[in-house]
Order: sequence, then C-alpha cells, then structure tokens
Amino acid sequence: MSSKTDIAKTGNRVRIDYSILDNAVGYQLRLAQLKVFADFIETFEPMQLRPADFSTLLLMSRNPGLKMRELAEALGIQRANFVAIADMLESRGLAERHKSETDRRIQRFFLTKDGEAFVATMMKAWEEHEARMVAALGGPAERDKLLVLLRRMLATS
Amino acid sequence: MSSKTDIAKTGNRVRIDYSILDNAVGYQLRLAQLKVFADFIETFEPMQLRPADFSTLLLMSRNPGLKMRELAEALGIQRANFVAIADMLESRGLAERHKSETDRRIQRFFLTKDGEAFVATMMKAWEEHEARMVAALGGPAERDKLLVLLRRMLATS
DNA sequence: TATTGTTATACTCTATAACTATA
DNA sequence: TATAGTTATAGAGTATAACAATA
Repeated sequence: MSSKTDIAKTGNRVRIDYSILDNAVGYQLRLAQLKVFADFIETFEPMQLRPADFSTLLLMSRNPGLKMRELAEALGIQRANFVAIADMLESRGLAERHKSETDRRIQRFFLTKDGEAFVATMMKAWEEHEARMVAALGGPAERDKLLVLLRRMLATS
Repeated sequence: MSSKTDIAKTGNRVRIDYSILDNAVGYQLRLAQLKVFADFIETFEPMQLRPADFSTLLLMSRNPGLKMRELAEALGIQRANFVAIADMLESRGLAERHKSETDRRIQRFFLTKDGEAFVATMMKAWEEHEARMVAALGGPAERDKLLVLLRRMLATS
C-alpha cells in the first residue's frame, strides 16, 4: 500500500509536475493544515474529542457562563450545529446548561467538576501535540515567525 | 447581520478569552487556510470551478496523458470520487478520456483545445488570487519566508 | 416583532465496499 | 488473482428554514 511498493510493482511511475502548486500559498497552507489536523485527530481519538469539541471545552473553561449563541459564534459554528456538541458534552457529564432566571430563553454553559479535570488532561495532550508541531517547524523561533506571518495575513482586510 | 450591528444592538457583548487558540499553530493555520479558500472560491465561482476541479485541470495541463488512477493519486482524491470530476470536465468539453490500445482497462486524460484555452484564462484568475494572498502576507519576501516554514513542516517525518 | 434554542433537512466532501471488464 | 474504472452508499462537516418559547 506504500508508494515505495507501488513504484517497485508498477515500474512505470511518472514524474508528475507539481511546480505551480508547490509554490502556491494556498496549496501549501492546506497541506500543512491537513498535517496538523491529522496529528490532532490522532492525539484526541482516545479521548473521543473532535476539533470542535476540543475548542468548545477550551472556550468554556476560559469563559464560564457564556450563552449558547455566544459560544457558537465564537467557534464559528452555526447555533443549530452546536446543539449536538452541547448534548454530547452534557451527556458525558463534562458541561452543564444553566437556564437564566432573568431571561428564560437563555442558557449559560459551565464546565462541571469532571469537566474541569477533563480539560486539564486534555490540555496536557494538547501541549504534546503542539510541541510536535513546533518541532516539525524547526523550533520556537520558527513557530513565532510563522505566527507573525499568519496573523498579518488574517488581520489584512 | 454584521458583528458591528450585533454589538450596537445587544450592548452586552462579552470579551472572550481566545489566548491559547491565538498562539496555537494549528488554529492559526486553519484560519489562514479558510481565508485563502474563501478568496479562492469567490475567484472561481464565475468559472464554476471548485478547488479540486482547478487542481485537476492544472495537473492535466502540465502532465498530459496521465491515467485516471495517477491523477486521483496525485490529487489525493479517491478514484471513486474522481469519476464525477472527470465526467463534468468531459461534459463541458474541457478534457477527454483516451482509452489505451495496449491495456483496455486504462484511460489517459488530455485537455481539449477548449480546455487549453480555459486553463489559460483560469491561470490568469489564479495569478490575481495569488497576488492578493501575497499582498495580505506583506509581500513576496514574506511569501517566501512562509513557504520555507511550511515546506520544512511538511518535510518532517 | 425579534431572539434563543431547537429540529429537520440538504448539500458538499470524503471514505469504503463491491461490481465489470480487462489483464 | 490483481488492477482500472465505476457505482452505490454512508459518514462527517456545514448551511438554511422554520418552529416553540420567551422577550
């Protein structure tokens, strides 16, 4: 199944010209992001966490009491699609919906005690993941250079 | 619908703590990639091209006569999912399947005359898109720095 | 009337299994 | 047996419309 095997087997492998895509910002960004995603998904598979679940728990931990709408907006997720994430976190006992007394349409989210402990474990795994990505980049100096470039790009109009 | 309007309307906007995500390589890479994708999709919407269609035409143009399997592999697409793209390009008169005479299982792909002209137009639009991305980064020097970092990251194990 | 949370639904992208025709 | 192209299908992720409860 490896490409090495394929080359040995077929023997008629063609050198493919990728030159333009090789120098395209968007294409290389996409490949790099896919690589990080793959490591992320592998890292959190044992904890049964997808990227959106991770970000949700992290935001809840740093910003207790946000409304559902605020959380969804902050995460760039549609309110409708956030419902399943909230249900899952609640059913696992990691987060709770608290109905507002003053405006009964509103629900504010809080981590449970178990949720806090879970986030602590989760962040340990995340730090290892991040360390692998920084190492792949070449080190903290390169990480900083990359973040400067990406932030400038994101800040522009 | 803009966030400005929302702030004015609700008045109770909360400052959300994003500090960890702000410094996470994967998160910033994802945001940057989404920004490039959004510009890409907008750029090629009038030509009715999705990212995979663009890459397919580009590879066909630079590597005439590739087998379907080689194209799919080079693009990182499942063979099964490549069929619809090939059908679409053929129905639009941009590409053609040529059945091999020596091995009748194999089809090699070639752009038509119309396809060649279309790719020329497509690449003009792409160069404008790329120029916008490079400008957002700060210029060609920053683009080069970014590509060096991304390539190192992709080369690592 | 407008907003919050919710349900239902649809569309894209991606992945897998299985078929056919060839080798 | 194995491979190339194909079909069918299922699972994510994401987007929109519409509803009930509430303001």
